[in-house]
Amino acid sequence: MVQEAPSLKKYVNMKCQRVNEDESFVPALEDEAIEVEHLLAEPKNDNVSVDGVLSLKKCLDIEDIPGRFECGLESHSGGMDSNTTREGEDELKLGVFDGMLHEVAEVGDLHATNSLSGACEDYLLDIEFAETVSELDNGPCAGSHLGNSSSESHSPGFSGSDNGAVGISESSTGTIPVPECGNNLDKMTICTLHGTSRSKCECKMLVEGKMELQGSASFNLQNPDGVDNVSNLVSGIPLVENRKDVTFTNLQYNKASSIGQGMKKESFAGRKGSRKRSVEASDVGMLLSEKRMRRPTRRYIEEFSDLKSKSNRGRPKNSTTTTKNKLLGNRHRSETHHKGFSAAPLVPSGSYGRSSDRTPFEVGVQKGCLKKYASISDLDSDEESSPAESEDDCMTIKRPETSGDRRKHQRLWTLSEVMKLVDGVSHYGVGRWTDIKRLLFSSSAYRTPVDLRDKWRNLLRASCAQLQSKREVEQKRKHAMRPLPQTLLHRVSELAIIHPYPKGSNSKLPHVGHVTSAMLPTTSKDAPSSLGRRLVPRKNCT
DNA sequence: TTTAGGG
DNA sequence: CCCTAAA
Repeated sequence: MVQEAPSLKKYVNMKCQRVNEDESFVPALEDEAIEVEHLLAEPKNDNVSVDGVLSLKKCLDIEDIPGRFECGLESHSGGMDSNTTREGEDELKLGVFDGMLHEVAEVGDLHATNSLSGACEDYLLDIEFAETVSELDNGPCAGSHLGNSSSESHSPGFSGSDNGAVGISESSTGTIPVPECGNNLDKMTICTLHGTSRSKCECKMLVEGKMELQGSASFNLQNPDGVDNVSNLVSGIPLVENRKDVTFTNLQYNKASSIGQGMKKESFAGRKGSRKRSVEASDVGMLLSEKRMRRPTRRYIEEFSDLKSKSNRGRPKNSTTTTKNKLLGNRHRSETHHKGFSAAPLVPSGSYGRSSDRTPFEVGVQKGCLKKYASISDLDSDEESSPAESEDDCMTIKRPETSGDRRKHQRLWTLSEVMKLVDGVSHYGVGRWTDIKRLLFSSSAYRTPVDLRDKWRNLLRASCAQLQSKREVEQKRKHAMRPLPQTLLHRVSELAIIHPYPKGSNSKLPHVGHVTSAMLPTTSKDAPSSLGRRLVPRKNCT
């Protein structure tokens, strides 16, 4: 494996390295190298650009898969049956690919048009992918069996693929990469290919690609064990566009209960019927955008996304988007939304538990459907992955229109967030919200400096209250309120003392005194380079 | 543009 | 959370 690396590196820098890390994949790369060579050595007319993209993709795919599947493994150490496995495989890949597709497709298009096939592209793609992957991880991973299956799938695919890959490469550029990596790649590649090709208006490519695909697919599939899948793949092949959608569907199904191929096929068929092939690029674009929303989203797009979602899947929603223009217009901090869920429902059930608490304010009222769902992920991922998690969106879904709530976008503060905030305050001092935001909350777009400040204010209040009437409040807190750990409150109080909140918050100092001294004796006001507590070392800057 | 304060 | 005013 290692030996392969250097050669690969010549052609593809970044990729190769990463790939190498995953040992299992390395062997497969050999093929890639060859392909790449081809590409580089003999640039083809239009194809060149496509090829480049594809090849890149290949690399990327490989990278992605491992990461993903790790995640999957974590979540599900448990076993899968052979059936599920196969399914999972597909799903997994599909899911991944889906995610990647949008990214890739877009990029691909660009590249294609530009007809660049240089290293630059690679890097770009890489980056994008990385992002994508990270996002994807949260989603699909949760779901599933996928993890295990993936591992299985890889080995077989690779072993067998060598010959095929090379041969194919010459015949049709687009398809080349497919065979090697296996099913996953297939799909990916295909989709990508189509995307690019479409954009370029190359009909030829499509056809060829499909052909190739089938071949490759069957090939790969054989290895693992599932002949069944082959049929699926093949059937699915013709309509790549639809595929993406289908994929999701399948995924969901799978998750719920590893429903077999039957479902898949059905879904395929259904989609097929409903959608026309002719739709082509535009259609794809739609799809892509739909999923793609995930990433760029964040705040400003909420409305758009909603609209889109509506149009795309006809999801009913009473919208009157116009109603609160003011509110909406002002600060949209929205994140992802329904889409995220639909696509890859992370935690379907109870995770919301925490959400109900706080600010009885408007919530209490039923007007409310007011859904502020707590971020699901925070429960589990909280402590550590907080940045990532938050970034990805712990989705806070709010029922839009529920008449007049003022706080349109309410996102519950997770414990980790609060802790981060506290840390931030301890490090940077109170009032430097932007800094804190930048450094600690860079990942979570929805928390603005103002939010941080507000939260801090609330924390201060909370701590204060707690101190004043400890036991009572404590109990109350336990039951009704969100479980704000005392330690945290204590910290807040310490900090409050250390750097009092601007205005007259001094009031609380007296009470807190003892606690503070115990907790945090030293640390000068502004300069506390390190409180030593758990600090979030992670990504400092965007 | 960021912070502070009030709603 | 939102909004506004001040720095």
